[in-house]
Formats: sequence, C-alpha cells, structure tokens
Amino acid sequence: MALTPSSMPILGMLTWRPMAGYEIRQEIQGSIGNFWSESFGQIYPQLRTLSEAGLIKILPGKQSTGQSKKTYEITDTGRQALRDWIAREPVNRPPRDELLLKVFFAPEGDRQQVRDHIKKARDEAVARLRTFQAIETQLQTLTTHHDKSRFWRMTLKLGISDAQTFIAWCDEALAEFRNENTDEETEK
Amino acid sequence: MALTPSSMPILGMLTWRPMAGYEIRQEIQGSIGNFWSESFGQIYPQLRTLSEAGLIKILPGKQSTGQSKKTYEITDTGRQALRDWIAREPVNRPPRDELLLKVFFAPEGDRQQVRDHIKKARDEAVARLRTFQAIETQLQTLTTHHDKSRFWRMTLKLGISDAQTFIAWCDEALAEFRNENTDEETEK
DNA sequence: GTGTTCATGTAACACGTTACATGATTGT
DNA sequence: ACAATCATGTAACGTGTTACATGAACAC
Repeated sequence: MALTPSSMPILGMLTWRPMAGYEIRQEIQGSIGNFWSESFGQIYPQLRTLSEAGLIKILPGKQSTGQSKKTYEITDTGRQALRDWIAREPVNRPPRDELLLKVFFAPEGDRQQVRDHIKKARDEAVARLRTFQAIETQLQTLTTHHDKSRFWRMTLKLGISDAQTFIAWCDEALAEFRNENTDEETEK
Repeated sequence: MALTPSSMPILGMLTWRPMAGYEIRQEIQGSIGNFWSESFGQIYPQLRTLSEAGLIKILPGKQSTGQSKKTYEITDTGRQALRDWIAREPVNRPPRDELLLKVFFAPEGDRQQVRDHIKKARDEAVARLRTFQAIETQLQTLTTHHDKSRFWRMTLKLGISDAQTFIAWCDEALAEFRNENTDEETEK
C-alpha cells in the first residue's frame, strides 16, 4: 500500500512520543478530532506500510509475538517525510454538506423537517463549542507555553469561530423558517 | 449501481427544469458549488441508474440514437424520493482539513511555508467571498422573491459568514506567525 | 468469573476522482 | 478549416468506512 494523507497525522502524533495504534487514534480524537479523523481500518494498515517504508519502527519490548500491543517510534526518515509533507501545498477535496443541500432544496420537501435538521445541527454545534472552549481553557492554564500548545490553540480558535458562526447562522435560518407563512411576498 | 448521495442534487436540479447531464453539472457549480460538487464520472452513471429506477426519464426528442444530448425530466417517483431524502437526517462524513493539520504540526516543519499556505488560503477565501457577495446581490435584485431564491440566499449567507470567519482567522494566525521570534516566553 | 476497555487486524464495500476516448455543435 | 466548448460515457484507481473476528488486561 502507498502512503496516503492518513499517514501524516500518524507521523505527527509519533513526534510527540512513541505510541501504539490504539493510542494514536485516541490522541487524534482528543486534539485534532476537530478537523481530522482516522478509523482503525486506516490506521493499522498504514502503520504496517510506514514501518515497511522505514518511517517508523516498532520499539523493541517484551512482546513481538503475534498480535499484542506494539509501540511505534518515528525515525529520522519519518520526521523528514512529515516535514516534506508540511511543505507541500494542502489539497482539500471538494466539500459536501448534506444539511445545506437539504436547506437548498427545502421547497421540494417538508420544511418542518428541514427546520428540525437545523435545530439538531445547532445543538451539536453548541456542544462542540463547549468542548472546544474547555480544551482552550486547559491549554491556557498550562504554565509552559511551548510551540505545541501554541499551534494547537490556533486550530482550536478556528473551531470555536466556526461553531459560533454556524450557531448564529442556524438562529437566523430558524427565524426565516418561522416567518414562513407570516411573510407574504408571494412568488411569481 | 445503487442510489448514492450524488443523486440528490441531480434530482434537485431537475425539479427546476429538464436538463442534460452537462447542464446539471453547470447548475450545481453555479448555485451549490459553494458546499457541494459533482464530477461527470459520478453524474453520468447516476443518470442511468436514476433512469432505470424510474426516478427520472429521458425527454423524448429528436435524438435517442447513440450518444448525443439527452435531456432528463424528473418523475413523480423522483420527486417523492427527493422528499424522502430531505426528511432523513443529514449524515456528514468526518472532516479532513489539510491546512489545519499542517498548522497543527507546524513545529515539525518549516513555519515559513505553513505561513505561505495560510496566505494562499486567505486569498482564495477572499475571492470566494467576492463571488458569493456578487451572487447575493444578483439574488436580491430579483423582483420575485420565491422560495427558491430564499433558501438559496440562506445557504449563501453561511458561505459568506464562513469565508469572513476564515479570513479573520487567517489574519490572526498570520500575526501569530509574525510574533514567532518577538514573543520570548520560551518553552519548557 | 464476568464485563469493560484496550488492542490488533482483515475483508467487503461504498464512494468519488482522474484520465481517457469519442464525437457533436458552434463561432470565426 | 479550425478551435473551443458542449456533451456523453467508461475504466482504473485511491481512499476511506463498516463490520467482523480475535484476544489481552484490568476492575469489581
């Protein structure tokens, strides 16, 4: 298998400290879960690939027999591969937002249900916002302000702003929906 | 082939008027291109599938011989399928933002290059914003305020807010990067 | 000893993009 | 006549998710 974008957060996490696949995933969820996700079906095959490519290696320990916990360590080659990837222009695949698509085509469906979709999305955004703010507070209370937390805070800030923007939009949109039959500038 | 999420914008566009595949794609780009995209490799096979499933049908015209332009029309079954889909909860696949990932792991790479990535993304957002605002103006000048333009405007508004939020974040982030060596609260 | 969480891995599938091949239509 | 754009389609590939199977370690 080849190196996919999925390998980058793996390499990145391993610059923090040696970790096992399971651990890597937890760290991903807890820090960049905001804007990135990895499934096990992606992580484990990639760990093998990265290993074979010499970008990471298994930390020698007691095990190695069959499938017990394996701890991986990043190699110098791996660090360089990560640096190279960071230098390359980010490619982002085209967006696909089902909620907005449903809003857009709301006239063809049940408006009440579209409204409910927005309400639910709003609730989720509120929950997300709270989580982000909690993490932000935690990061701020760290006495040592090293790079890691600095850039982490930057990505968090966008998450927070996005959530706030979205919540505000939901409120506006919900108000529009309420005006449904009030607003009588009828069509054509 | 089965019905994929890709079929929904196709059905949606066909509620506007009968169209050919090529046309559908243009309309998608020009209206929901903001938050959705379709490639031809997706559209043409789906048109066949939708046709076979009876959700759309070819408008009888001169052609039908081989591959010349085919115009499709949505059927009642198709409208119902669209309604049903709108009613279902939107599922959004996990986000993946390479720019943020690069920002997050900036300490492991070349900061200057990450800065450049942000600058470029900012420029693109500014361009996007202008496009959205132009479309918004156009929509507002329409004398008839029917549902279509109303919901369209709603989705546009989120695009605009998102772009503005993102641009503001870029500015903040770029300022942070400038403080790189000015800010002397050193690490650990 | 039983349930939960930790831990690894595979196989089947879904979905979407890219690149390619082909030809019709229209403008100059 | 030539180029550009309109127009349709297929095949190969990349990438990711889900579901499944399996077992170790730990808490109670």
